[in-house]
This record gives sequence, structure tokens and C-alpha cells, in this order.
Amino acid sequence: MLIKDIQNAEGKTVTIAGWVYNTRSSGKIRFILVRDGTGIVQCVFSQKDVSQQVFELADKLTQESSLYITGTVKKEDKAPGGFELVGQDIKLIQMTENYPISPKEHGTDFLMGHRHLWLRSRRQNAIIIIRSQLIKAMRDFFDNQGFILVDTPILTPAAVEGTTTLFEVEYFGEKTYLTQSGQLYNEPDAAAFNKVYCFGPTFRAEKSKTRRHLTEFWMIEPEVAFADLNDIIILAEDFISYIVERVLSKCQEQLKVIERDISKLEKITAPFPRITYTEAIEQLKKAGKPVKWGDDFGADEETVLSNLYEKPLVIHRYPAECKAFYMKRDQDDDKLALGADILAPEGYGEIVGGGQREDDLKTLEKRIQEYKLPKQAFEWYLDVRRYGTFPHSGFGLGVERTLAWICSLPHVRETIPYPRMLEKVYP
RNA sequence: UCCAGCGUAGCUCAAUGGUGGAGCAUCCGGCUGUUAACCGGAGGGUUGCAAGUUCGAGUCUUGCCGCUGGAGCCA
Repeated sequence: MLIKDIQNAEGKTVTIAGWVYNTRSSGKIRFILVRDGTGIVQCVFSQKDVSQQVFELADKLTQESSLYITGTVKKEDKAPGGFELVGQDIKLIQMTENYPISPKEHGTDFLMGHRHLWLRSRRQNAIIIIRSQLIKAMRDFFDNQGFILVDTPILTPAAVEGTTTLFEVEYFGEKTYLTQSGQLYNEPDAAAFNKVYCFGPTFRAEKSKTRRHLTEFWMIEPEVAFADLNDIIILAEDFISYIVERVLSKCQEQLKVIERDISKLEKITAPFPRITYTEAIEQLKKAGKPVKWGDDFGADEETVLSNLYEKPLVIHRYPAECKAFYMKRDQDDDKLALGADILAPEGYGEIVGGGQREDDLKTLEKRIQEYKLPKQAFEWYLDVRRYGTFPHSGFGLGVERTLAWICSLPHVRETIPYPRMLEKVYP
């Protein structure tokens, strides 16, 4: 029986299988906390109630020893969780020796080096369960709205956005790169399926060493045919509201374990505050930041801006120079790109980037030239504009940054089971 | 790549330039309801590496290595 179901088995004799989480004792009584990945339950062994053999075994159990325990489920207010197992028998699988992670505090380097074991701990367990629910909510949102999941390749022939550093992979004697976005493939896919999304890992070989960066992270990217910037902002707002609400309703227990202040998440409902880049610059100046029109925002600026609001903040119409070549320009002001970023509250920074795509062949060819990109690598992409071009928009949302915000974590590395960071690929 | 801080027991941390300690973990013992249980005892060290200053270096200096945070870049 799974530990999470034990509250429904009061009075019954059951067998659980799991690992020793911690042990406590007093005189002739032993308390064994057992976890099985679905929950933790306290098992009690009294010397007067069990055989000497079983009691001695209970006395010797070490942290993370694997075993089966048979006992009777009893409601007990003194037990963590309100129920305990009055133990009758123990079948030991393995007596663990010298488990490295003790119940006391540890540093991040040590814990990251033992990430495969750290995941057994209560808090890490809760975070990864929330991740699982979050991803399911993301997929459900798009699936329910008639989007088609169209996977985009991980090995790509050229840079999607040209500038950023890519991981190079030798591909039968040719150079290929790990994808940094499914974006370019989403666009022809939207012409084939109308509303599409891709979801998968993306890679950036940037030498970034901050709480917001991983070299391998997961992104979900919708692309919608015949949608303009406004349409896609509304989609993003609905999307974020939906996934936050879903985590709130499905992960109450896990949010409690990580001690998240859920009142802040309950405020996340569409629509979100929406300002232009130019207004953002004015607000930053008012806050005393030395910025000028044309600057891209750094982490510091993002934090100042997002702290002005309780909900995620939509910033749209950035200077075109700051943005990718495929962004459509604002017809009212050619210096502006029809793009929008969404900053998470509480200083978590950018979680969404997206916008309307340039759909005119001549203009896009000109941009490719201006950005000094190899045109021949983009011929297939230009075909989207050659054969029945259409207005379309999309965005990408970073799973780990979103999860870090939802869980109120100080660093994205805890939001993914095995984080890949600058010079860190073990375990 | 640059800037800052840190590196002492398996882990988390103390130690004025003058005999390297504590808590947890481990092992032994005690306690019949423990809550990161508690109480008593034991074992556990090339103080990241190399050189230098000094009568004497965990402590000061230089270099290297590693870690952490930040910047730039980005989701």
C-alpha cells in the first residue's frame, strides 16, 4: 500500500514498502519514519508488542534503509500526518550504511553533488511534484484550446537567433547545434496546423552564473496563425492564470511543505498590468535608475519593475534593436518591435518572451541582411512568407523560471531534477 | 570573461599569529509517545594545493584550484 492512501485504511492491517526517513526512540519504544515517495508515515514498535527480533531490528535501522513494514493503521494526533502504523513486522531489504545526507543543514555544492539522493528529501520531492503538475497544466491548457503539439527538432542546422552561444554537436562530420528555441519551426507548423505548440528542452551555452540561468532548460512555445500581438498577450495572460490556479488546487500539500505564501499566488488572475517599454523607462527613471531609451533591461531593472506590481507585468513594444530579427515592427513607429515580455512578480524576472512575427518576405529578407545572418540557412523559414504568408504570433515560457516563482525559490537549480549549469554536469 | 566573498572532521560551522573545538552523522550505553527527540560516552583532521614572511601560520603575503553570489548575455 502507498503511504499517501494510509489515511483511508484506519483499523486495517497493511504492508508498506519504503525507506527509513528518520528514527526516534524512547526507552522501550521505537519510532520509525518511513517514506515511499508518496508520503511519510510514522511506524511505532513497542517492545512489549513485538518479538524481540523485530524490536532489535527496529532499534538498529539506519536512515534510508529499504524495507517492508506490516502494521495496523491507527489515528493518532501525536503522529506527523495524523495517522501512524502500529508495527508488527519488518522485512529488511537493505541496511543502508553512511547515508551522506543527514537531517541537519547542508551547503548547496554538497547537495548538488548528491542531487540524485537530495531528490529523496521532502522539500525537493515537493518541488518536483509541483513541476510535474505544472507541466501537465501547461499541456492541458493548450490541448483544451485546440492546439496541436508539434515537436520541433533538438539538433538544428543553424542558430535560431544568431547571436547567443550554442552548443555544437558533431553530426556525421557536419556541424549542428542544440536548439535554443522551437520558434522558427513553430511558424511553418502554424501554417500546417493553425494553432500549435512545442514543448521540450532548449540549450544555451552562455557563461551565465546567476540564480536565473541553466544551460539546459525547458520551454513551452505556442504559435497561433492569424493572431496579432494583442491576441498573443491575452493568450499568455490566460495561460499563466490557468497554470497558477491549477497548481494552487492540485498541490496544496506540496505548497505547504515548501512554505509558500499562497495568498500571493491567489492574486494571479488575468488581465495583467500592461505597459509599453517607453512607460517602463519612465517608471525606472522615477525610481532613480540611470536608464535611457534604447537600453535593454538587466536583472536589476526587471526586479524594480516587477516589484511595482502584484501580478505579472506585461511590457510591450521594445526598441526593435533589442529584439530578434523576426519581430514585426509597429506600423505606427518603425523603431518599435511588436514584442512583449512578461515579468514574474516578486523579482523573478522574465518568464515569457514573444510577439508578432514579420510576415512580409521582402522586409524579412532585409532584416536577415541587417542582422548579418546567413540567408541560405533560412530559406526554408522564408518559405513561410513565400507560400501564403499570414499574420501570426507566439511566445515562449520558461518552465524553470516560472516554477521558481511559483515555489518562491531563491535559485532555478532546484526546479529541475538534474540541473545543467556552467561547468556542472554531474550527476 | 570580469568583480566580490568563501575553502577547517562525512555534513554545518567555531578557533586574538602561540596545545585545532562544537552540533549533527557513525559506534557504545540510558530512557515506554518521540516530533530535526533528549541524556552520557567513544572514534573521527596533510586546516583546498604550492611557495613565502615569522622563533612560531587555520590565521599574514603571492600564485593556482574549487565553490558561492553578482555583472554582461538571456528564458
